[in-house]
Amino acid sequence: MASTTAQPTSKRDEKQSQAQRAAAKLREMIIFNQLPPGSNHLEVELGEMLGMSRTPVREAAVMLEAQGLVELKPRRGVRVRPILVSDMDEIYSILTELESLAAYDLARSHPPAKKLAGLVRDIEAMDRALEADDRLAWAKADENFHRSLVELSGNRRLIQIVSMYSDQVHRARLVTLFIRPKPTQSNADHRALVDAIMAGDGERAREIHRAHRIRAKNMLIELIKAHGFSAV
Amino acid sequence: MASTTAQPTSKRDEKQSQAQRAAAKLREMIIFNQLPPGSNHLEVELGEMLGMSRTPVREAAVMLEAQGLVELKPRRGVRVRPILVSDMDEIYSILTELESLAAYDLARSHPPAKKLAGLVRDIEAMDRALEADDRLAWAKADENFHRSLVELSGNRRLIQIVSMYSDQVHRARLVTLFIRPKPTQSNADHRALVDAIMAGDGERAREIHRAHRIRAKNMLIELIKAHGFSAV
DNA sequence: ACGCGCATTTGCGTATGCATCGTCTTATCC
DNA sequence: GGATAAGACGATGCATACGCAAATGCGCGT
Repeated sequence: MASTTAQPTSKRDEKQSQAQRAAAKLREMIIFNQLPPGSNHLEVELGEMLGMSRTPVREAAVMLEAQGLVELKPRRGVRVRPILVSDMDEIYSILTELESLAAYDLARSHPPAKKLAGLVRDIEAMDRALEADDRLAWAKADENFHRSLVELSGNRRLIQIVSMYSDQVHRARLVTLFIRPKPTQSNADHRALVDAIMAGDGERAREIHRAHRIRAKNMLIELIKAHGFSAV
Repeated sequence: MASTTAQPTSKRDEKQSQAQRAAAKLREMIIFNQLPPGSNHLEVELGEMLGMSRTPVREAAVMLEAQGLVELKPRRGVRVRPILVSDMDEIYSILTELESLAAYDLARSHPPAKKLAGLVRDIEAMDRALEADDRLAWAKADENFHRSLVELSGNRRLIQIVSMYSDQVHRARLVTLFIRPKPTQSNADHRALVDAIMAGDGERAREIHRAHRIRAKNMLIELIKAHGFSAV
């Protein structure tokens, strides 16, 4: 049998445990839709796929279950959790509040313009992407913007939960990206938000972002419903 | 050696896995301060204590790590995470927003008075506890009130995160319960909140609860600082 | 006496074996 | 023919085994 360390495991695996590598790989495959929602996977199969035994796979599965990406059904394998419309409702409600909190805190901290340079760059990237009608580029910049916003708040737990829930709805965003209307309003919102933050106006930043998120949420949910997706 | 099922494991263990039992037991010991913050515990020791092998203990540890109660330090055992003042700041900021969201959603759903009966009972219990100066009873009712509020929102994920963070600060509440001023303002807040919810006024409910939480947060943090606790 | 390096110890990460429990299939009975 | 029960198969949950790597302690050298 292949000993633990004998296998170069394809590429350089840095210095993390098998379990962490498994979790990272599985997460990636789930949020990029390579393990389809609703699918079941036996621990041994996943282990073979990842070139390891059941133990680290199982540990990874437990972690991903805590993050809400999968559920462990005894004797049915690891099931990739589908996201229902009701789930999106829950998640976006929460993300709305948490990101708005980040915006508020960030504004109240009166950050130097330098700290916000990344946000501004993301907005510019979105502008360019919109002009070129490059939705993938827009999505990437938008994702960056939202992530940076939360990271700039400095609240570690906020960063963690937001990224957890962002993962959960990632697939849904992939699906809607190309059927949604051109996100022009979005950019106006983003600029207004950065303005409010620069002005140190926490309340305004919060309200702008909340409105932004609520609009996006309603749009996405209507879109999903209209296209008859019940789960993604 | 004792076979897996031979031991009645002290009491009726219903029908859950060893790992779940371990997680539940460890969680309880942590939040009630029986495993002191900062303490390290080897997996084997915990296993012996719980009457099981390392495997389910480890699985439980992974779950509790995801919930932020412990951290797995290689070769140092499972470490119970202390809560610093900065952690309380983070957590209470998040709880404030999430509970306020719950209040908002609940109000907007125009619940029948019947659904709110539990909240009212909790308030009355707090009143009685205040009169009798029974802080433990007050804390219990207060905890109930806040939990019910979130549960009534119906947002599953909201319930989950809030309870996760409530666990993390549970120890701190135990510590401050007896050194804080008598929580008289609290009850006025609670009543005003229920009023707003009954009136279906989401915005008002949110703002009342937010203000309530922010006051409580500042009080607790000042208290902790004043008493020179740096961690609990 | 103090510091550095090596050897030993020890705890974890992973693999593997086993028994249990659930599921699916098949055969029998109504 | 359909439904139900019994049995076989199979995956999990857990215990145990093993090897590596970090931490500790001791000895030696200065």
